[in-house]
Amino acid sequence: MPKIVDWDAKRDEILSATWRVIARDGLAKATIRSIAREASCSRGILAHYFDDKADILGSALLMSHRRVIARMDALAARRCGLDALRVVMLEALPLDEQRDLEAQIEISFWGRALGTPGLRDLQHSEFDSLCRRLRGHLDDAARLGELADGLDLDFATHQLVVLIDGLSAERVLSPGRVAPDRQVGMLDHLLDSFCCSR
Amino acid sequence: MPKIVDWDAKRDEILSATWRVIARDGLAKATIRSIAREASCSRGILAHYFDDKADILGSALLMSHRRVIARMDALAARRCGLDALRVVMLEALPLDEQRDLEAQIEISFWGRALGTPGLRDLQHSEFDSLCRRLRGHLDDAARLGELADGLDLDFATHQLVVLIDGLSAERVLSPGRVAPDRQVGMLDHLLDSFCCSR
Amino acid sequence: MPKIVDWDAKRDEILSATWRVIARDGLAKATIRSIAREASCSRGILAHYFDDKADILGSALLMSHRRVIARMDALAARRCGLDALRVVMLEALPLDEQRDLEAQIEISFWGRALGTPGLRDLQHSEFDSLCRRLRGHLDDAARLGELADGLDLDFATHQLVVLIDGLSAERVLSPGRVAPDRQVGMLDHLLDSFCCSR
Amino acid sequence: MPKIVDWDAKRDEILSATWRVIARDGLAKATIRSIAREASCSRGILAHYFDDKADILGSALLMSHRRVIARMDALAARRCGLDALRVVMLEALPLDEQRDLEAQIEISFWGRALGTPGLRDLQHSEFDSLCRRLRGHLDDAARLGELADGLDLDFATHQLVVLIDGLSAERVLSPGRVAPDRQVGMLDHLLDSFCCSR
DNA sequence: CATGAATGAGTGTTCATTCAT
DNA sequence: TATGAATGAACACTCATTCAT
Repeated sequence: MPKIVDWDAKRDEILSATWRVIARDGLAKATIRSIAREASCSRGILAHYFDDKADILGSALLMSHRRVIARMDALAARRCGLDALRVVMLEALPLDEQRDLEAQIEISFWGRALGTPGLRDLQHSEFDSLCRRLRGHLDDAARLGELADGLDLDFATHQLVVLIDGLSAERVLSPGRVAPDRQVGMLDHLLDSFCCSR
Repeated sequence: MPKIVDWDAKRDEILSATWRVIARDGLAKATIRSIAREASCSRGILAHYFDDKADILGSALLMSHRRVIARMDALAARRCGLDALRVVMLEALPLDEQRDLEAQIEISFWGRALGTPGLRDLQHSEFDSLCRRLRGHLDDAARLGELADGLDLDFATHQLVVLIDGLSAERVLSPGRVAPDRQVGMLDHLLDSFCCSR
Repeated sequence: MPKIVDWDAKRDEILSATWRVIARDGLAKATIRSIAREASCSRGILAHYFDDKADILGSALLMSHRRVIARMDALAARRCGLDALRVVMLEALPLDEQRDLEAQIEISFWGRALGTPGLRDLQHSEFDSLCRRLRGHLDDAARLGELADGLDLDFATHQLVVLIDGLSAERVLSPGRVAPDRQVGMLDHLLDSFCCSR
Repeated sequence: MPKIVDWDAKRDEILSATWRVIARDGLAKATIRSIAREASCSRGILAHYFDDKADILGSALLMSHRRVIARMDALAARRCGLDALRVVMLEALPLDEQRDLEAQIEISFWGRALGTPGLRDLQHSEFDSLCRRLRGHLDDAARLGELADGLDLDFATHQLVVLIDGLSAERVLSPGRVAPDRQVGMLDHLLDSFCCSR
């Protein structure tokens, strides 16, 4: 048991090093060597904790997602309806350094996924999971009567997802152009358009 | 007299081959070798027409942009205001196979740009250029009185860009989820929100 | 425990292989591949022990110098004055197969150094070191009263160096023309000219 | 006939460009491309005037030698004995920029010759020719009674050659250390040692 | 005569992976 | 469990050469 803890801790340590390398040098420079150097361990040790390089990179992406999801769960726990949806969306947007980093990693993997079936599948299922969560909150809001009559929930979910991806991409590629309050402004603008009063 | 070769045609041929490789296998697999194989020429010939690999990839990206811009110019020539804006936006969205390909290439380069300053600069300037074009059409529409009073044109421009990037990303990563009419629906929804009546 | 390897021994082994290639085929043919083949190891292993090719070649040159210097130190230890100078000079001349090899390597690097600043600096410092050593022995001889009054020690040092370089070059380029006893004859002729009686 | 003149002129022009490249960047960087660029002509043209790269480099070396020999012939024409020998030797030493350049080229080829039999043979014959010339002047001087009785002419010739090679090497590798008057001083010191009075 | 397109071998280097210790 | 030596393939790039025009 204690062994397991150490094992997971070591894995997380390696994956964090992987993050730092990707964010600093790009995914193309994230080699086994550079990751081992960043994690201050030998190259061989990586083979103990991971099957191969694809496993490391995929696990790094999953770890990033799990962290986001954990934060979403924590924040949405005591909220419901649009309120919950809003905090979840705020957690999905690159509003601080930590989430900038996550967005960088995410977008780095987008291009890689195009030529890597395994990675592509992984991204699909992760993406579905996010969509279902957002849709769930929208359903909840509809039940609470917070949404305008006749609002197309599929369409609205799609709008949320497109907002996340679009803002993440722009924030990563042109950080200066997408200040946090602009992101929040866009989110609130969209959420307002969902509400009854409009 | 030396053999006369249509330099630009040969360059375009190689760049098209580069596109096909990127779209099929991903940017990471777009090596000099695979590009030469796809273009059915020797590896050395690529050095005749391009400085190095970065030149090939950067030129491929620029060629993609130039084609999009040319189509936009042709379509917007006889239109003005929101009408022009709409056809330009339609040209920027991945609505058919050709534009799916362009979106794939674009997004493949996003991740690469993070670790490649030269590519990043190139993308910045291209991105600025698109923003200015969209803003120009919005200004035009405002002059024509097509827009709602008090509409924040900066914000609106930003919404358009985020829509393009978000839809492109989602289309590339999950083609089945983003049918063309859904894209057009989102675009028109946004353009409607710009208009006076709303 | 990892496989324990005598790092220095392996390096020396590779450098010796480098020597053999340079002496047999010339510096231009001393490629990573030919060196690896001569050392009976893979190309990749060279990257373990050396930074790059320049590091290999530079280290090979330094190793050659260090061996000569070690022999000089050993021989000059119990001698002084002209006696020490003579054994040191004899060690610097290509009088046997081993020193022929050293001279070949040295002269191969001369041409290369002209277009390689790093190599040039290395040669300069090595050259200075030899000059200082020769001058030190001359000073010693002067203190012992072995030298002619009014002998210009700078000039004499220079004569010694020119003799070494000239004989080395000729020996390498036309081995048959410069038999060992001819070299010793020239050295003794020069040393005689330093002595009081003349 | 006039064609021939142009042909030789073009060859000389290319060879001069070759010199400049070797002197500036080193023999290793003297590629067909860089030579063509320096001579401001296409790469193909080099194949018209020369068989291949080895022919260009070999011809460049020969041209250098021919120029030196032409100068020696001109200067020695009206002189004899030690006087002629001295001007010939002065022409062989790197006493000005032009001859520095010649020495650089010469020494660049030394290393290359070790692994290139054809070049080696060429250097041998050129070297023999220089030795015979020097020996001829010594014979002449002996006939004139300018030399010390019992002077070993073989040995003396050798001393002259070693002086040229040693000074050339040192001048090229450490230009600052070998000022022209030091070279002349060494030459005169050696010639003095040949004379009767000593 | 001269051009430059085209080729393919060869370069140094980086990399993921395997394996004996 | 952990190390790092070792491998060989793949990489971008340079080069000398050939040949049709």
